[in-house]
Amino acid sequence: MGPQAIPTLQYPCEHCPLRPLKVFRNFEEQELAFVATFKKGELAVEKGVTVLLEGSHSAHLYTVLSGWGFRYKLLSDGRRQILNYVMPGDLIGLQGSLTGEMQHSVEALSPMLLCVFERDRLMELYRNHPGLAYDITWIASREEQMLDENLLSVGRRTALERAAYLIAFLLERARGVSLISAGSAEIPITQQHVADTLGLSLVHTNKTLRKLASRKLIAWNGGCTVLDGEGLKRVARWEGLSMQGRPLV
Amino acid sequence: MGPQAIPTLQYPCEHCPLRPLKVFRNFEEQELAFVATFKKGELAVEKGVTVLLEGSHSAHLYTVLSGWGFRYKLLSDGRRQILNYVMPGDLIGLQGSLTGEMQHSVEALSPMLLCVFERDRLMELYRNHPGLAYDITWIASREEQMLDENLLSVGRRTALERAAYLIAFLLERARGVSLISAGSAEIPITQQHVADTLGLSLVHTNKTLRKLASRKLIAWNGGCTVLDGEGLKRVARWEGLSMQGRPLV
DNA sequence: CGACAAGTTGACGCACGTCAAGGCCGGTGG
DNA sequence: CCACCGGCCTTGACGTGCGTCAACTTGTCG
Repeated sequence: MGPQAIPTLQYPCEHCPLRPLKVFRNFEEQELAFVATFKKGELAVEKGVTVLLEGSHSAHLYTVLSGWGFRYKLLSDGRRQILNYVMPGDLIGLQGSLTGEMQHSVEALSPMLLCVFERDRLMELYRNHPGLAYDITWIASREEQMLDENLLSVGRRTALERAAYLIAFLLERARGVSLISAGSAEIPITQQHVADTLGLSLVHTNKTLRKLASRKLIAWNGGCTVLDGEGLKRVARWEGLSMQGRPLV
Repeated sequence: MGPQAIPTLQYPCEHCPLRPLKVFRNFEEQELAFVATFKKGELAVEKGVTVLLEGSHSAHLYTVLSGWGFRYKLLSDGRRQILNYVMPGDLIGLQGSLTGEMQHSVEALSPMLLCVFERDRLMELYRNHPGLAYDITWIASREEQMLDENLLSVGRRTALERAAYLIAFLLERARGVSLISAGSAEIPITQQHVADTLGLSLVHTNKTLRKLASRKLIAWNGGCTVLDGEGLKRVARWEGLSMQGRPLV
């Protein structure tokens, strides 16, 4: 706690709060050791902060340690599309790994804590730790699967199905990483976020969410509270989401 | 050409027809040698054939050598969403590399020639050829970028913008891999494909495409002929697509 | 010749967008 | 203390983009 040049990490990899979670696979000793050296620091951001900006160059990669965020793109006239949400264990900034130029932005939905890695050393990781390299590919293709599913939703589901699907999806993911306890099931988003995720207008989103609320599936009180996750899945024509044994970098 | 048990490959990696194209990066000798052993065979399929089926398990990975195809998902009631198109140089079947269970289907739009790889040996590639491993990750994140862009389109662009964007996008990609010569610019899709890509009905898609045709941007004659690529980009509010120096596996 | 796949067009209806107004709440400053 | 404000949610009225239904065309393959 002295006036050191190098700040101490609050969460060294050896005591990573995420790793014990059972959704993540076990690490080998030496992999853990390498990741510890790969980690450059921690970044804490407030709700509303833009972590990555479309069009900018980022020298870093991040792993989410805690909190919620979302990835999005903008059209020049301001229309916004939210692409996906980021939660603990997710890797951000991987895209454009060659050019380093971001094709999307990332914003914090709640206070977030991020592990910071140097993009330059990624090749070193690939050279010396094929297991970790494989994990990174795995994480990227998991992200792709989620995008596929979102695209199916936005393209082919009705407004009610889409909304139910989104909320059930966020609940499922959040449960896996203990962002949500069994008791309370609060998702920290506004209706504007839902609208921009589903490709709907704000007004219509509101009316759709009220329908879900009137069926006692959710409640809205500055954020979304899930009352009946199974009911949501039924409305959404949920067809399963198989993702156990994720790796964590 | 005798009655051998092992069929000769028509396109051994050493004489890969794709590699000379300038969109692909150069290969090291030993990388090429490994890929040659990694390649298990070639698969030729006719137009309309389902190469991969959602829900099935596939022991193979494929690289497209020639032809067009598309990836899609279905809802239980038959609604279809096309996720993306596959062209020469694209890797298919990467998703679900752990479970091997496909989350989407792939169908040929034209006769296709595919390189077949064994999924089981993927770890070997990661262990011995970090450069190739890095390439695979790069390919996966490029796919993700395309999906982001498609999601933006379907969620936030109007029908006319979406259609123009899609066609300009396919043209751009096809040009890069010489699927389309400078002279003719024919894309082998039906209006049903366009509809299922854009999340529109067939009828409305038809009316939208006729608008593009009446502006002399495209012509439709059993497949789409692009007349004015720049005009399409203007209508689509095209914002660039930066993808040079792709790797090829 | 019929059968079928793909494209075209018009009539009509609904899901969703847009506009507009107002309510609730916490924060800030007089 | 109240006044004011901005973020967020809510609701109604109205318009439109897109879906649905249905009929017809054209080309291709037997």
